[in-house]
Amino acid sequence: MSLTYIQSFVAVAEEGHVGRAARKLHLTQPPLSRHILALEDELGTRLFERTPRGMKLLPAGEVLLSHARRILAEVDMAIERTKGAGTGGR
Amino acid sequence: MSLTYIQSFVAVAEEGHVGRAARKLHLTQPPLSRHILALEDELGTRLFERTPRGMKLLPAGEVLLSHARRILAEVDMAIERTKGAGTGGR
DNA sequence: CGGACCCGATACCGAGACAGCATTGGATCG
DNA sequence: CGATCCAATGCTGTCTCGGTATCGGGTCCG
Repeated sequence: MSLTYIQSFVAVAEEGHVGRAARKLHLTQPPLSRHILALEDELGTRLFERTPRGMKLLPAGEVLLSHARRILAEVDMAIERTKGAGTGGR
Repeated sequence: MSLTYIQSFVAVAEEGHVGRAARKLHLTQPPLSRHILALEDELGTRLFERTPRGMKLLPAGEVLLSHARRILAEVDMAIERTKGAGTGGR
């Protein structure tokens, strides 16, 4: 599990499309596809349904999505607050 | 920023000692030391004070520690809940 | 029907990241 | 002043990871 994979997952979930999500993340399609597969492998569950039009979230994916957003928000906040405590807090 | 570095940071903060934290994480001292330096570099702030007896948290480190624990807990919960939604939810 | 097209998945390769070993440098203590 | 304990650094081998090229399947249109 890595923050990079979580970001990838959120992007694909939001776009419903690996290719578009890849462009958004300044990445190409293959590594992004592998991120999703790695997550699914690690969690032992399918997160998306593969359709001819793209990727559609499965229930397990919906569960992960809400957690993933919270995790990324927490990380951003941690960075900001710690930076603040270091420079401005002096 | 990576989850691995966050885990390293928490371990060092709790042990107050890079060497002991390394053993706890099944790692050696040098990479762990580099994790802390990388975090400090990325955040632009010192997180620990280096003393002859080990590492002592600075205020910015205290701030990060509380966030770090929450992040790791969130990740664990995300994994557990998603696994549950995939297998038990069927 | 059949070819063009769009999608994600896979094979392969090269660059970069990362852990471990060995060593350094600094500070304390006997 | 030598021994000891700490984190930091130089170096090397390995392994991860992203990019290019390609595949395989499904759909749509002529």
